Formats: sequence, C-alpha cells, structure tokens
Amino acid sequence: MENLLLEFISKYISLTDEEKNVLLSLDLFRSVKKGTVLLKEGQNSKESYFVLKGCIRTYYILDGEEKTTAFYTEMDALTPHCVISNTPSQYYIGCIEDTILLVSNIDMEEEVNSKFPKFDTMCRMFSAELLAKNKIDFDEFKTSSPEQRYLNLLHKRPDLIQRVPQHQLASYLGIKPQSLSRLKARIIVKDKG
Amino acid sequence: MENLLLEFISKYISLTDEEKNVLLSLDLFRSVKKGTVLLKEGQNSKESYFVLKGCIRTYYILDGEEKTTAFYTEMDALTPHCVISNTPSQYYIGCIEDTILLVSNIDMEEEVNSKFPKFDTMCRMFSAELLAKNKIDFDEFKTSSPEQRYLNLLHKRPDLIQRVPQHQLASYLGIKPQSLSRLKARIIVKDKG
DNA sequence: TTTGTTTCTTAACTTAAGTGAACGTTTTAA
DNA sequence: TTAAAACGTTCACTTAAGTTAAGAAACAAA
Repeated sequence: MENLLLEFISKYISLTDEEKNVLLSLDLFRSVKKGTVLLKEGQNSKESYFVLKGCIRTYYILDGEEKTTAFYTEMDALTPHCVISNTPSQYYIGCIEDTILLVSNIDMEEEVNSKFPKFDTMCRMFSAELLAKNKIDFDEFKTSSPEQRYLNLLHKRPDLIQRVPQHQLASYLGIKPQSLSRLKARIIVKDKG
Repeated sequence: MENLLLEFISKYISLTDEEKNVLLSLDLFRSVKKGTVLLKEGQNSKESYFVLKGCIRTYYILDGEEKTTAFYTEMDALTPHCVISNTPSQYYIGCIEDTILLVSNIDMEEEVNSKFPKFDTMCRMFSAELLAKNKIDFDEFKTSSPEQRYLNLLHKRPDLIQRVPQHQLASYLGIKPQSLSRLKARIIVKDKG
C-alpha cells in the first residue's frame, strides 16, 4: 500500500527519502469494513479520502430515498465539500466493499503543506487535474441519454457495473432502478436484432 | 478591474504591495467581443480564463449540433482540460457577451508559482474549492428532473436565464430547446392553478 | 434452516422528453 | 434596406422515463 501511494505521488513530484519517511510516519492508512459510513449528512468532518483498494460512494437521502451520485475506486480521491467550506455535509459517504483508505485531516494537510511547499504544488496539480476531468464527466452526462450513459460506463468503468448494486448504479446514471433494468433489456434486444 | 482581481485574491492570501505590482505588471487583462471563439475543438491551448465582466461558455459540436455545457460569469474561472493534459481540446470556448477576461498562460503560471509559493497555495485552495462545488452541482443535476433543474437555476442564477439564449440554456439543462419551451409553459400553468 | 429483508426484474399505466414540422420574430449580414 | 439565417414557441406524434405494483432471487439474521 505504501508503494501504491509513493508511486502515485511520483506522477506529480519527486520526493527525497527523508520526505518519504515523513509522509509514511503520519499514520494515514485505515482499513474499513463494507457498510461503514464515513460521513453523515449534517456532520462537519475534516477528513479527506484516497482509495488504495476497494470502493466508497457518496449518496444523499432525498424524500427518504437514497441517491448515489459517485463511486470512488482505486486511486480516486475525495475531499468532501464540508471540509473545504466548514459547513455541515449535504451528503453521506459509505463503504461498498472492504476498503483500504488513506485518510488525511485538513489541519494536518495545511501543516504539511506549509512545511513542504512541494506538497502544496502536488495538491494544486492534482486538484486542477481532477477539476478539469470532472467537468468533462459532467459535460458527457449532460449531452447524453441514460442509455448512452450506461453504454459509456460499460466501456469506461466496466468493473463498476459488476461490483456495485444496480439500484445505486441507477441513480449514478440519473434514473430509477426500474428504468435501468428496462434499458439493459432494451440493449440486449437491439444486439440480437 | 484590477481591484476586482485583488479583492478576489484577498479571499485566499494576503499580498504585499510588491507582489501586487508583480501581478499587475503581467499584462493579464483582455477585452473580447461577443461572438469571439477563444478555443476550438482540436486546439491545444495553454490559456486559462477568469471572467471579470461578461459571460463565456463551453460547448461541443456533436452530430453537427451545438451543445452548451457551462456558462462562466463574473468571478468564475476556467482552465480547459487541454491545458492540464496537453491534449487537443474536446470542446469550444466562446464569448456570449462583450467580456473582460483575465488570461493566464500555464507556463507563466508555473513560473510565478515557483517564484511565489503563496500563489501556489492560493491556486490549490481555489481549485479544491471549485472541485468540491462542481461535485455538488453535478450531484444536484443527477438527482433532479429537467423541471427541477430549471427552477433551481431560476433562483440560483436568475441572471443567466435573462442574459443567455434559450437554446443554449436548454442543453445546459440537458434537454432540447422545444422541451425547455414546453417546460416553461407548464410551470406558468401550474402557478395559475 | 427458516424467516425476513433487500434487491432485481417485469409489467401496465402515466407523464414528460425527443422528433419533425410549421410559423412568427429577431438578428445578422450582404 | 432587404434578404437570409437563426431563434423561440407551439403542435402532433413517438419514444422513453417515472410510478405503482407484484413476484422471483439473493442475502442476512435469528
């Protein structure tokens, strides 16, 4: 796991052995069981997550209904809005699988960043990259139909369709579970014809 | 305009007079006429934009049809994906109104950031904030119907509905112009009833 | 193992978005 | 100034998603 982290960081900056040691001494790794809720609506957490292995999701409870909006798998990062704005969270974060996370605290991050400007630079680069990617994902969502979104997911993140419950996948695609079932049946018929 | 910029920056970091002078000496301001295309599909630009006054949009041309996915107005920032990834852009950027922009080049940014770590920190904070906000916007989009999205926009960015062509607004809401017209008519009837 | 719960799918019906076309209005450009 | 293009709305029709309900399958707990 330590290697996965260092490998990831090396995409952005190069670290001295001393810096590596500082990083690894911070006790960042956490194992969480499937079903664990990491953040609840209304809470004011200071934790950010980086998935080393497994899968977590963000979801809302609207009119008593769960709406899953995002899945985070290997090498995905999530800093909840509440951490940035210091306001109660609008959404939940939960574990879909047994997961190994890298958990960081915003205060600790700020401290490390001010000591090691290099980390500051890495975070800037990483955030900017995620922002640009997220925009494209959003654009793709806006410009396509539920069926296109499903087919798109099928070849971009085929693993997700296997490892994630269908009703969660449905709200991720912006539709109801019944519509996802119907849509899949429709595609199979099309393939045959 | 200079004041707007400095005011904005002061939300994140405080600058010495010297730093302010360096910043203002960089020739960042650009006036662009309505209709100007700042970035075309396939181009590999290095420019980021910050809107001081006016409005720009990102759009795609899919099957010969324009699909507008985002509007950027006063104090909104946009770093195109192509700038980050150094690959050809998938989308266009165009001016909807006569606009005053702050334009920065990625190479120049990196230089300034390495000279003034403070800017690095600011960019990190700003990117992280935008990323968290963008996620919430995306989540809201996923969890609501076109009609809810329109009503939501109506009270979050009421100016947009006035200043932007309806067919561009439609694709921004993920629907066709005809559906937007119908949807608006439907809402008016509901209000009366 | 049995029971109960959750999940997934199917179906019939309702509602709303997509499509193609028409038409008046506005904007643009020659 | 005038002709052409683009824009916004309405309409009739088609297609697909939402809703409600029911039943089968998978999963979890007693």
